[in-house]
Amino acid sequence: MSSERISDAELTIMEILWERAPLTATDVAARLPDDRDWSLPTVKTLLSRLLTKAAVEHRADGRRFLYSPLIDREDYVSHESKRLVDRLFGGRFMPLVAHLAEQEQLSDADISEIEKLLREMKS
Amino acid sequence: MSSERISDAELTIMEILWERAPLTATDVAARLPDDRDWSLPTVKTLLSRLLTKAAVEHRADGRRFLYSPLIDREDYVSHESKRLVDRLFGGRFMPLVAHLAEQEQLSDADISEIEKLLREMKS
DNA sequence: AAATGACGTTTACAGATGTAGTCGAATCGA
DNA sequence: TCGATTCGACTACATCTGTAAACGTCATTT
Repeated sequence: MSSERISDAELTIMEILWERAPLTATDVAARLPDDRDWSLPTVKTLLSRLLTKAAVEHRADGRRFLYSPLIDREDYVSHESKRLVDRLFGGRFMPLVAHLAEQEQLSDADISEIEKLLREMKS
Repeated sequence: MSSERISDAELTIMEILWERAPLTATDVAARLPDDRDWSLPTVKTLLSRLLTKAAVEHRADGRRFLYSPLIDREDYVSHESKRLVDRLFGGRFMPLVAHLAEQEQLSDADISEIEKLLREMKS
């Protein structure tokens, strides 16, 4: 569940925790991508917002906290993908594929892979 | 271009203008979907924000303004799709398609349709 | 001509977001 | 043991977003 939206900045934090958890706030800050050079207070603010959104949990480890994701990356990705498809493609999967196809953003290899996937699904 | 993000509420307005333009603010308000029952002032605020974002333009028609989209729906959809793909799938489209295919309960007919589309593309 | 109504513009305001400073408590190093 | 460091919590503040009221100006109706 947890219908609270996760913002862009918060997602940066989630990605770090999805890759490795539990981590302290300082650890998270140390693992920020290069283009996200935030101060430690900023990271802490984001972590506490994620806490109130029930997207992460923390466990006391002596004086500091160890943070872990509470929501699954797969679930989040599904949710956001569905949101895009709902918003822009009337909730239908086909138009998205058609759109990508028209934009030629799918290589021949991609197409073959999708075909394989579909064949497997049909069984 | 126009790198300004269009918000959810603004997108509702854009969809109306993409379907039919030019329209007056009152016309736009009259065409709001049922789940978006906004007051006329709200619609006007959104329109003026879209103006400053250069997402729509207006042309004087005597007393009032006629609004038209300045950005293409196709471009917007591409941009947003790419944004999602960058954020969640490392910039690769295939994983998104694969993910959606897995989630979606595609009927055999759907699958056949997609397969046909893909076959056409591969040429 | 006065009242009424239709419009666009300006202002409002709460909540979310990006980004960070400050503060008090706990702890570690000397 | 005392100062320096480290934490989390609280506070800050500008911008964006959702939603709308207030205001001033034409225009239309009476």
